[in-house]
Amino acid sequence: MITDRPAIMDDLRAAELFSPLGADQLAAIAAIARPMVLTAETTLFLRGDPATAFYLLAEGRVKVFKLLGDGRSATIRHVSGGQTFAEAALFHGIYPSSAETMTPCRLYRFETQVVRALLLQQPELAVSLLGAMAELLALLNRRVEELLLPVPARLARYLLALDEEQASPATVRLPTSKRELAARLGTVPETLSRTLDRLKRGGIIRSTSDHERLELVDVERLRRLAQD
Amino acid sequence: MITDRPAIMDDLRAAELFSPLGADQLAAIAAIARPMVLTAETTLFLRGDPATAFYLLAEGRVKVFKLLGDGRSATIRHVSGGQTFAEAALFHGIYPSSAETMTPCRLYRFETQVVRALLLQQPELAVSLLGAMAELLALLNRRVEELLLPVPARLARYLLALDEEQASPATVRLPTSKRELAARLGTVPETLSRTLDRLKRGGIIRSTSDHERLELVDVERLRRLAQD
DNA sequence: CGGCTCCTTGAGGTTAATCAATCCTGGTGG
DNA sequence: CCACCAGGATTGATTAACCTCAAGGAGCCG
Repeated sequence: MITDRPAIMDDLRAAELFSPLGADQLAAIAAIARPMVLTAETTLFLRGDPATAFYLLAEGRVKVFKLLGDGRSATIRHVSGGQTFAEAALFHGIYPSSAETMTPCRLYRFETQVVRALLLQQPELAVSLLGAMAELLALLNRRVEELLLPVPARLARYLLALDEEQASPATVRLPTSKRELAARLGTVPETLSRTLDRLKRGGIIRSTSDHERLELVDVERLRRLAQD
Repeated sequence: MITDRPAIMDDLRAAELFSPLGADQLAAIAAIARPMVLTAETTLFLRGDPATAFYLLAEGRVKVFKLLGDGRSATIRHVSGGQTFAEAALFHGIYPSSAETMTPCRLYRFETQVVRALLLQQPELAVSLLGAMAELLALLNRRVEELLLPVPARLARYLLALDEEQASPATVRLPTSKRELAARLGTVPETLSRTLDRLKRGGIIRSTSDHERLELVDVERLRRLAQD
């Protein structure tokens, strides 16, 4: 539930993209940020829409995805708090993907016109943006590589990455529904279910007793699986 | 074997990241690029090292990886010619992964300090780079989307894209060997061969009499194929 | 000619999508 | 409190795609 409304400056400071900036620059950005609050399952933009803005997600979860011809959807990216998305809107006339909220969200909208002017005025901001885009680039590179691997390897990589970013030792909590995770891995729920089952039978992972999380029992074999 | 030494400008122009830039901007970048030639199995940097530079790989192959606790290594990314890596060094204090050459390599090193200074001095360059990265981002987005399609659709898209960028009307010249093309499409030569054959049998494409190029006979059906 | 590389062709096996049925599980109303 | 329902998750059977392995061509150069 989203009830409180933190100050814009706090949200900006908490954003990966803006945190290195000084107070005056933050203020300049705050001046052009347009706060929004959305309910879950709200479409932000569709692939092909004229790209008039990019977004900072302050709170909630957003899914960036492609709608395929047959109605399947392929998730490009899960955005969570403090991350920006659709930055490419700054230079493209058209959104290359669609985006919708998965949960109630609090976010900020940045009009491309206004931002461009600001970038030329404040080069430090442009440099920060470059860094953020480099990060995204690396992420997508990894994604492309992953899609060439068999499903078990993709799942293994996902679990290992999750384990690194979660503090718990060799124990992960899946942050999404199985359906969403399947889309994220470029597969279907049935295959994901079977693959998880195979990992469990193989003694590589195990459900915790409360069925809330997954224990990575044999990290070594999981790593080998992730290689191919 | 690395024998020749092409001009820096050619290497920069051939780089995915820099190719959209203008000549003067390329020159500014060339001025701060530090060329290097390395033998195979040379360590470029280790995870945790202070991030002092990022790199453009002109020729050869580089592996970006994480060293795991037990001495094993998990490859994050294989870098090949024309790609930059460790761009995140621009705004992170520390390398998040290690990197070493897999083959003899020719590459360019960019000191983060120097680059940052240059970008701050020339905001237009920073904005141009942002544009180039946005372009790359869109490209990778498309790549991810494509990999979820069946091989014939990927091939169809490739042919259509090629036709658009080549002047000839509904006739394309494959710019690479079949082997390379197969890799580019995320498949193997055998499947590519069979798929091309099927398109020919279906009357969708045809080899020119000199076997040098492909004629796109039925562009309409090719487009439908590309959808899924 | 032999040896080489690249491409093609063929047979067989594996992976993963599809279609359909069943099983949970949490929520709802009787 | 319980029967029932709806959605997600699982399981099973089938099918299609595509990779692998192996065996030919076809051009090319010594």
